[in-house]
Amino acid sequence: MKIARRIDLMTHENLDYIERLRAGGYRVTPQRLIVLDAICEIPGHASLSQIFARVAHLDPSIDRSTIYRALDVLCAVGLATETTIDPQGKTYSIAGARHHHLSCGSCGQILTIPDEELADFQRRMLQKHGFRIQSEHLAFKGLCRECLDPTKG
Amino acid sequence: MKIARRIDLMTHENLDYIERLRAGGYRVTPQRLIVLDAICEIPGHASLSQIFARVAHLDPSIDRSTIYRALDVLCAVGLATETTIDPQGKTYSIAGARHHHLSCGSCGQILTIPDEELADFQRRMLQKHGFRIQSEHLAFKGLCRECLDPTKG
DNA sequence: ATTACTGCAAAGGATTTGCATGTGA
DNA sequence: TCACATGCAAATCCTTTGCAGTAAT
Repeated sequence: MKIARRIDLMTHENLDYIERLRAGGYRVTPQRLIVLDAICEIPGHASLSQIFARVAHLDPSIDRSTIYRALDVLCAVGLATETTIDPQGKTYSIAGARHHHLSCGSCGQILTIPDEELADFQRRMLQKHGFRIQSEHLAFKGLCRECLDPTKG
Repeated sequence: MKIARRIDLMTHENLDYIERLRAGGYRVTPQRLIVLDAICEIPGHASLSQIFARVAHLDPSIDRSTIYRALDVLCAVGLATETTIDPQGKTYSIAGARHHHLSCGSCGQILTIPDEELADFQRRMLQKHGFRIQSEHLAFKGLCRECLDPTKG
């Protein structure tokens, strides 16, 4: 591994990503680091197209299939999270920033709520069903304040 | 419409499905009723493959594209619900039976919980954010009791 | 009689896979 | 070295679309 790309400037909060990969029995390759870098820099949930675009910026020779495989590996070692909420395809994001979304079906607005607001519910599921919720990003659909209020558009 | 298929024996709880379709400006076709019948009989969330199999049982000439279009119409008039939680594709179910799932990422077991268990959370979101959650079927991923317990496989 | 709906076939987009080559450990 | 990872191309799977014939109203 002898690249001198922008990857060298990366400053991830989780600096143990190399150890994580090795611990999982995976090799540390520039492609995997570049993909990790990409989802770090894309705010929120990243589609494959977005990731591909950003990856291509650093190294245009990286293939889509490599990105898919890299994402599988990153998810396997817990560095990334895969989400299936968008009908257009899977989305990916950095693990660790647990948060959730309230998505308005009328105006499309998306509110972000911290994981703490789900804490009571998660505690209850653990007590009542012995189930530990691990979802990193949940999306709740519904109507926002403005769309619920009949006095507004 | 002159079929004498099993559709005639249908006993949906929502007997107003014909009115619903007409009210939406849609025509009442045997294909649409057969698709509605199919998702009524499939417990939980139905994949297109499942729906297709059941529909073919009643009328093998119905095309997949017709099923997709019928599902769009049924969702549009509020008789069915589309869900995007399965990476394999969209799933569909009869509207009205609000419930949610706890899906174990280790053993694959799926627990079903009634909507009431989310009531507190939904109430809080309404109070705090003015947001009314309408999701019909939520899926929470995590670990079930057996997989959390180290004394078992 | 209109006009929407269906079946068929083909296209489109996302994701996966086989394989020869390249490379991290 | 040598097993694992990559790039390329082709294949798969899910879903959508165009169109001419068919059926609901």
